[in-house]
Amino acid sequence: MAFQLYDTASRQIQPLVPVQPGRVSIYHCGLTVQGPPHIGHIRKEVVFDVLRRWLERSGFTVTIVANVTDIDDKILVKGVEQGRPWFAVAYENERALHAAYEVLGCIPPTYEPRATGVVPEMIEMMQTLIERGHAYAAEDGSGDVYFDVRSWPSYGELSNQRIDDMQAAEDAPPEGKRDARDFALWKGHKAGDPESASWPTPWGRGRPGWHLECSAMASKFLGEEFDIHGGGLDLRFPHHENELAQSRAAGQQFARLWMHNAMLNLAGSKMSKSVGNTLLVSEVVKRVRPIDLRYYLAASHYRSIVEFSEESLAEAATAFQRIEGFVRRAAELSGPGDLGEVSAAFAEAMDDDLSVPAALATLQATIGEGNKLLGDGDSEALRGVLASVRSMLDVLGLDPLSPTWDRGGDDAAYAQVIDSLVGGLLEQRQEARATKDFATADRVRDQLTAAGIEIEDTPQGARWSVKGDN
RNA sequence: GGUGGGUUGGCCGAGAGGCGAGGCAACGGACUGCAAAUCCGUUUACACGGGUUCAAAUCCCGUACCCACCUCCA
Repeated sequence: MAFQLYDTASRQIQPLVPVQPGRVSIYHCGLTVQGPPHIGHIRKEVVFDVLRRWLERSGFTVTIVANVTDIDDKILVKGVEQGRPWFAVAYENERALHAAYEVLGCIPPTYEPRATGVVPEMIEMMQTLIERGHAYAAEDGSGDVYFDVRSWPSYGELSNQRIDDMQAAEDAPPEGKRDARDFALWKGHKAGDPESASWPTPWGRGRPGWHLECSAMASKFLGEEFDIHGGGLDLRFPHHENELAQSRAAGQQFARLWMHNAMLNLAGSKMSKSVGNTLLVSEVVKRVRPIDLRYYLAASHYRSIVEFSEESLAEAATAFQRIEGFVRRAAELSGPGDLGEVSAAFAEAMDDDLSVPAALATLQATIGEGNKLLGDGDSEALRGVLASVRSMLDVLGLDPLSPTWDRGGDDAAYAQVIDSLVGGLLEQRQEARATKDFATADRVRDQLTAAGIEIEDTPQGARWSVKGDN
């Protein structure tokens, strides 16, 4: 089966037919950097990271562009609140986003342009839209530039809405709009806004509206037609609808497929800064291992809502640790080896709209086989199974042996010291067991357990691990 | 009011006309000095009411509830 994906625009599963054979171009909406990322934001990064890894594994050369929208109303407000330049706020949060990518093992995008870096391209695009009769400078002299939705008959095609059915935005001031649904391509400079947040245009000084930056970046970095446009489902309207309208109205083909990931809910509603029910990535990884968090985010289907709970997160960690336990024990017996081939069932599941849950079911079956070989001590056959398991995990960004998860610093040195100390105790325990002095043997084990170290007896002798860490 | 998605066993989570995905938990067995880990086995399902069909969790109609979007949002 060739790779196919649920396309939001046609509301159907569609085959991926790349513009250029062998290459896949993907644009997905990054963040408006008004705050540090929460785990809902990073769910989206994990989803697109898995997509990228799978396409690359399938032999495609993938170019992936994600924007950083580094100017908007809220960033300006925060700058004022915090008594520092708006760009300091944006930059700090951009760095927090990068830290979150890294801690969860997401490969950075190929290019990650900033909205403020494509202002000339946005101006050109507005000129094109005005020439073609799809945009206009506000008649009130505000310097705003609007897209004229009534001039574009297919407006609403992405979210399957008709303009006349749309609820008129309550908070939309009439301003200089011809229609209440017209959206701002560009916002004229207002008294009180910092000078640094404005750029010269043929219509006066001003700053980008939301939406236009993505159209400008997508065509600049991927061309006028590209393969997949993605983002969170909450961006489908108005953001993606507006991007599609302005790019098509400017004469571009734009995205072939639209891929939207479902939300991560907390306490019944979408995790969102405005609701205040957020869990920051930087906080969660203090109490949950990043690889366990990644498994939690990656394990459910990308189009299913994930209802966050501590219980389901803990359960995901347990499930992953079973997988990881196999990998570590197998690697101890037969060596880590190299990545192998994924199973045919795994490939079929991933090709079918990125069906990670089905892919994980086949992975579990492979691990079951591997555990039997481990019990038999068949290190030769085990090597092949381990290579396959690691390769499947690698597609999900979850190979426990990947250097991604090495926690640098002094860890390696400490591990040697601990191994030597624990090794001595295990020898004592083994001597006691040999003379059937089980009271002493158990006392040693209890002592280690109390220190957070788990002991497993295997045919190759005792192995130890830090609790919850395999 | 409009648009899209959902409701599956104690829990998480797939599937989309016939064959009980998978995981976690529980219980039984094997292994073990005892454990742990692992393996084998067992148990509990498709929101509700109609309909179509030889056959429905799956298709159709209706009802209830939930989520998202229509306003800043991954």
